[in-house]
Amino acid sequence: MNQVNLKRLAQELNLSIATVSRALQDSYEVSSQTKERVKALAAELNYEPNAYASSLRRNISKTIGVVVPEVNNHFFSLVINGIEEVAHQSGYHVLIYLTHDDYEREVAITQYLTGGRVDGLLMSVASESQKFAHLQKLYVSKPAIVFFDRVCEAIATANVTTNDYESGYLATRHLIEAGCRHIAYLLVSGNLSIGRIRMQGYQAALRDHGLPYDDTLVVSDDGDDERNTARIMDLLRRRPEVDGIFASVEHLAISSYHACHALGRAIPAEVKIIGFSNLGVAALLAPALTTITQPAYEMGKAAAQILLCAIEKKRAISPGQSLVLKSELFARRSTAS
Amino acid sequence: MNQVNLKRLAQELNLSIATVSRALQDSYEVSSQTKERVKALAAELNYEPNAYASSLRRNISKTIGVVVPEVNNHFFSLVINGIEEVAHQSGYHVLIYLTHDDYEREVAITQYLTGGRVDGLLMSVASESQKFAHLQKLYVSKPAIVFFDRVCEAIATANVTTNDYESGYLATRHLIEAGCRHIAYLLVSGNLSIGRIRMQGYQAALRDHGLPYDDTLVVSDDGDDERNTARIMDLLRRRPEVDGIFASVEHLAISSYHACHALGRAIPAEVKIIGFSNLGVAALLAPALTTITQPAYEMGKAAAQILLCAIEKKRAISPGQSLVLKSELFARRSTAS
DNA sequence: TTGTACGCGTTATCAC
DNA sequence: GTGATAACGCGTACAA
Repeated sequence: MNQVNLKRLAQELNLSIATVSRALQDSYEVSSQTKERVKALAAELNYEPNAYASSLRRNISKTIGVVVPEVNNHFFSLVINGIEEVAHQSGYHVLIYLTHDDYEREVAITQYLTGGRVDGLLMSVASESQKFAHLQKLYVSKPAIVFFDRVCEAIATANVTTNDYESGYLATRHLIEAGCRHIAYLLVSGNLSIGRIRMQGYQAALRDHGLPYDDTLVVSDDGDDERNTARIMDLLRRRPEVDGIFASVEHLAISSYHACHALGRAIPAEVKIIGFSNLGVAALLAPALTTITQPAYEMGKAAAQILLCAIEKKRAISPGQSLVLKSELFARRSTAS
Repeated sequence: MNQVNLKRLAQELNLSIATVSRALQDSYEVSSQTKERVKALAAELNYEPNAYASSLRRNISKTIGVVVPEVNNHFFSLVINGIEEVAHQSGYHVLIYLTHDDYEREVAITQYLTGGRVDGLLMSVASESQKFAHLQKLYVSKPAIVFFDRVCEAIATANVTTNDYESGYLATRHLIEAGCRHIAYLLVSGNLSIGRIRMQGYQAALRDHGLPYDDTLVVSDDGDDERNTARIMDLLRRRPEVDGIFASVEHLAISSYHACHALGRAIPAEVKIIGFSNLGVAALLAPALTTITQPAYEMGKAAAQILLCAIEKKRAISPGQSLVLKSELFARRSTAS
């Protein structure tokens, strides 16, 4: 391995470590002549500073952590893309942690992130997490956190979200205007803020249009696609009057398709479906899926910008910096009248 | 912030730093009594070791790097899932870097990865990369590298790939058996090994079935979905006899759908389409897409296992550890006769 | 302009 | 069992 470090460079050049270090940082107090010499040798030997020594010394790691439930998910992978874009521009590295919506796993992750491994954190909380003690602990030791999409309301930091209430309302109204009268709501798992808020929009739209809210038409995610499909089939069999489905998260919309196909219910003739989704091929589905699409990439960029700005300026992040971006409704065949 | 570190713990307990350190590592040469005391206080103060100090001292970071072209891609996100699963089990952290198939970016990334930030690296090379000097430099300073899918043949390490030649052959034969006689091949960008190998399978299948290979039926990726669709439309207009399309990568299959829709060519009646793809909703497309599906999750797990095993045992990785997994062909409506 | 010396927080090697 | 102490590689006050 024979690591090339400052000492090695200094020896070969007959200079002190300090001078070499300064030269490589373009310090103004080094003659341009020695700077050249140093840089030449550094390039020749392919010198790269040891990130750990540097981080330890400066108490800065130029690394941010991203904690998300899944990466194999259109929404989150787009967010990560946005985050990486901004991070890369600013010279930051990105550590990824997946919770798989598991509370224990989230606790473990937040625990070792208190070790100063990252300068800041972007996070979408696991849907199972109802207890926030671990997040509060983390927040105390490392206040540079920005939540996105699945926020933790108990912590006074910036959140980047979308207009979920409004989207829930519009999606439901869209179904009603397409003629639906018995609309099922597919709830994302746990006590998740986004699930609740979208559902409030759903309830408000029903009320405003004189339709009753019926909690037996609400199916909640159980974490497994097969079982979700079975639950939806169950609902459709038990309640044949259901003529509309509002999936508050992408995979539930997909499960709804499978359920309808399995039962031979025609979409959109018998059942109309709308879902939150960042699926790129939504328009190519049979039938094309009507979606509420969140600006995932932009959310990632925005959240990363807030975080990096705070880190660089060493300023605390305040709830006042929160951002609410707009989702967009793309009407397609799955809700055609 | 008031970081809690070993010194702080030692002071409060009237112990030496060394003892505290040993106690926290469950060293056998510490009385169980003091161990208890130390651990209790550590828990109370929410002590977490500083990862950078530890890494610096031990020359081990418990971190692996993953370099991929994109994360917003079903194949790579599944691979990352597999990697993260294995890494997490072994207590490793995962740094993600995206090249966006850009050579410059890959060079920059490999450059700072020589800085000892990671203990090992999993990599799928950027499609634009025709020069391997940067990878060889990296390999010299850090031999723990495993390539997956998009390998760099110039480097003598383990590769985890799929049976691309065979898959290319089978996909083409599948189209021929479905009645196709003029089969276009959509090539993934650059001089990528996988593109070439899959294409060799394509050519062999044509030959074995008495069909001529015609390089004007080969369209190569140009990095932008819109332009790819335009190129495919162009081909279909110029060569109306084309009755089959073999997309060597997912997004080209999607572009083929768009192209056919735009031109009003019926799939599969007029044009049959098969593509490499990990799209979860392939079966829900209009029409359902016939796919060659790589075991992406397993590839990620396998590659990570090879890497971590080598790291833990401090053994070099040899080409002999390479793995070739099998892809699977799922015949669906898009290639029905 | 350059060199000396210390400390970042840990771990490991000595002593006692 | 426990305590000093010396590294790991780097950055920076302070000297020269």
